[in-house]
Amino acid sequence: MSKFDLKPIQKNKTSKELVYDELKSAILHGTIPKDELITEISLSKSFDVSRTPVRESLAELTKEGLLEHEQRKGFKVRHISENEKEQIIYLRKSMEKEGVRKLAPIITEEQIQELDDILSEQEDAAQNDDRLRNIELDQMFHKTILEFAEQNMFKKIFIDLHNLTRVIGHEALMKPGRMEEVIKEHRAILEGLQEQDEHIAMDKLDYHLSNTETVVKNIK
Amino acid sequence: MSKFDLKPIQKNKTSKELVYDELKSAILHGTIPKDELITEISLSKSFDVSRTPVRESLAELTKEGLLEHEQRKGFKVRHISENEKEQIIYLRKSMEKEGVRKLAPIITEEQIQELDDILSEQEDAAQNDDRLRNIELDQMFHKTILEFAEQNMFKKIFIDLHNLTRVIGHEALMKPGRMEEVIKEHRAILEGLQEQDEHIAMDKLDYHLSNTETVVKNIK
DNA sequence: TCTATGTATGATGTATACATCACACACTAT
DNA sequence: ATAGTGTGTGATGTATACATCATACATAGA
Repeated sequence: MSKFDLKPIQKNKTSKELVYDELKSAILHGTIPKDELITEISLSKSFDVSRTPVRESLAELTKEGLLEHEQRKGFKVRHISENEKEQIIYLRKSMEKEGVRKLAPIITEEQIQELDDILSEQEDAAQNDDRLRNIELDQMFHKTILEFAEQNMFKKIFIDLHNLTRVIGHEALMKPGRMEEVIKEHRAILEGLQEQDEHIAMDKLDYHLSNTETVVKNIK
Repeated sequence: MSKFDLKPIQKNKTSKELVYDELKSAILHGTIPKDELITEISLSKSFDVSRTPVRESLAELTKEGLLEHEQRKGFKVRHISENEKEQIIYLRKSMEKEGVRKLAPIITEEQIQELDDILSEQEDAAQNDDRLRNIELDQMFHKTILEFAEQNMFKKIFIDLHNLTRVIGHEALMKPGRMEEVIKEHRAILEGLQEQDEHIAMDKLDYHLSNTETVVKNIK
């Protein structure tokens, strides 16, 4: 079992957590067909729970921007416009550059090691052509930087933004060859941090996210 | 009745909307004592509704960051740390500067007029020493710019961030004299927009938010 | 006295019944 | 045939009963 499990093993999940986790996972993995209508009742039947926990999960995912609701119709996976994609990348650049700027001068050996470990795992995933895992580890890498930089408000917003782009689907986000590029770009950022040079780190981050933007925007 | 009503008159509010609106308003107006414990049951008694709509309102406000929850204890108005205050202002600067940068070259006469109207109302409010209304109009001014700039994702995040700072209380945010300053600073931003000079608009915005930051951070 | 355990209490989690309401579809009167 | 009306259906809104679970406090045994 990997050191970096995104979902901590959670025994005795509540029904709501179960529905929330499964549904979110389905959305992020692109399992749910675009335009498919979801209702409280349909889900409560699928999961064999009452409407209450389903209702709460739907509300939460809607608030996160992963679902959209149409009165008396139901819920759908949210569509992300080009304009929104631009705003997402802009915000990520803004927050994450500030993150590395803060972190570079004070990063510890341990923290460098942990980031390095994530990249190693990412290489494993790339070897196995595991796009899904690669995206999860991509999120983990960026998230961890913000965590080390003690920018937890940024971190929270980042996760939501990253998830929003994931709606697009992992096949599209991690096309052949992109996985390896991402890892290289991550390594470059990490090197900047390791040398405690915030300018390099920020530049490399900017470059990485510009590439991400290109990928994201080339998906209709 | 003013042209700029933040809450559109909403007849036939659902119970949830009623609880949500009232509770949110109480939080933003600083009516709820710090450290006061709120529970589903206590609120459902206060509002004479069942726990269900109360529960949903609490969940939503927690997700927005206005409340925090302690297992088996209850909900409290969220405390905002210094670090978080910095992140809030940083993000606002980042988003709003990008907003005026986008808007300046394409702003219309009508839009300038609408922003001007907001500032007039703000002057009225200042005359009447109405701090509460002033803060609402402050939010309205910034929000409208992002709306005109068609940066709706920024707008959504901005509103949450602005609300977060409001938890601090309107007396503190709009100390004597600050209301007039805010209006002047807003006018300066508007002038930059009017001249379609994005650099001036961005500078004035930066200045305004730096002052805001000083105010916010001088509150313990 | 100290520790362990029982138990009451308060809080949240969940199921379920019923209310409401928008919409689609059928039917009727013109 | 068409406009207007009735009605079923599906979806959400709300109340409420019951389950679960953490905690504090009391109490009994060592």
